[in-house]
Amino acid sequence: MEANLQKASSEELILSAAQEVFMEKGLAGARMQEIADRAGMNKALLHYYFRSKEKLFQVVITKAISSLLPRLLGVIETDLDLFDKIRHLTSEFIGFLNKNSFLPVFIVNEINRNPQFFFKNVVRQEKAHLDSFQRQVEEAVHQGRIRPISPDQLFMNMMSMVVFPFLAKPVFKEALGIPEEEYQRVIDRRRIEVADFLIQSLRP
Amino acid sequence: MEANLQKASSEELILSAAQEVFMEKGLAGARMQEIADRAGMNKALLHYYFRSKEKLFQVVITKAISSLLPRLLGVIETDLDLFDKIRHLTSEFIGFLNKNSFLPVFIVNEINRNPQFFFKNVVRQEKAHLDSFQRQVEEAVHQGRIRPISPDQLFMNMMSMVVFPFLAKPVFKEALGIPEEEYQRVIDRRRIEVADFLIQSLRP
DNA sequence: GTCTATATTCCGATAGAC
DNA sequence: GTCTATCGGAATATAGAC
Repeated sequence: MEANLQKASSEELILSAAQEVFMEKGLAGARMQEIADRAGMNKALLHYYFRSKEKLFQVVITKAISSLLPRLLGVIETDLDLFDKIRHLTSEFIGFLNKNSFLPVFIVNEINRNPQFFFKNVVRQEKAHLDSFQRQVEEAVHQGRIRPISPDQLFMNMMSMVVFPFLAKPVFKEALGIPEEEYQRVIDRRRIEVADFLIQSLRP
Repeated sequence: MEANLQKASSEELILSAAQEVFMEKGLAGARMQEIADRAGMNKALLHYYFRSKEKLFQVVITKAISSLLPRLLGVIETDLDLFDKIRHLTSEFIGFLNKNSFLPVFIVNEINRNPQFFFKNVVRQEKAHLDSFQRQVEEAVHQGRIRPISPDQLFMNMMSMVVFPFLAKPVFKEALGIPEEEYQRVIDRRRIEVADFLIQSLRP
């Protein structure tokens, strides 16, 4: 309560500046000097708070991932009907990414550079939640409510349609020949359209 | 003919080593020393052939993109039926990426770091081909052969489902709890399943 | 905790012999 | 064309005053 009213501490300033720079430039491309500048303080302070660039990066990326994951799992573990769950998941997720549109590039990039890191710190215990989604799909198939489909493939399709437009934004914008604001609108329409597209495909 | 029998020239050795390293580490993360090592020669030679790291990178990325694009546009400009075109496109594309699975991460990454570069060198004149695909979709909607859908959204969905599983491979592997070879099989099944999924969704 | 100044490491690039 | 040796700059990291 009280803490929220204080202006941000140096540590917080560094972290948010670091997140910006790392997301734009990646680990190797980021400069401690630039982070310091954006945080409005001296380079040496970064080392005072976080020993090294590597350590700072680790903190930033861990925070980024844990801002993303719980949000999804929260929706997955509700006891909604399959179609409603799909609608909530896609809409929530796209809405969130729209406010953090650098996150996907950042995560994809670093996850591919250093795969083992993530699965030490994140994921792992979250797999159970995913399994429950898979079972829900299988059940719906069994009841004939949706056409036969592999839960894995459905999951991949859903995630792909949600995340990829953020990764490929510059390409799509150019390919479709539309400016920034228009692309924003196209993306925003996807909060509904992706779920529609999925559900249409699932008709028996 | 004859040239193919020669062993690779230094220039070719550098280029293929450079592609490897740039794809794994990105522009900023790559080291000229490592490229030289993998090419089995001295660092100074890289500068002899390609003045600078930047120049070398430019050659590599231009080659990479032009290995990808014509393949897609070739399929788009055939006069196949819409569904057949979708089947060909997805299958071709996934098959190609399966043999160049680092390419998507590389391109997404660098395209976001430096968007303007690409649209100077690539794309641009290719937009016409895409427009013809868009028109074909609109026509099919008009004829009632498929349900009403925005061509843009369909195009994004198709590309997303094709490319994203390569970008998110480490995550999907972990999330689905399957080993490398199994993931290969899942991807390979997608050469058919993605088209099926799309076409199912398009039913009127 | 925060700064200035400096040490240290790393890496792209060049010079010059062969 | 290819190598060894080295330069010069940039960036991370530390020392030490305040």
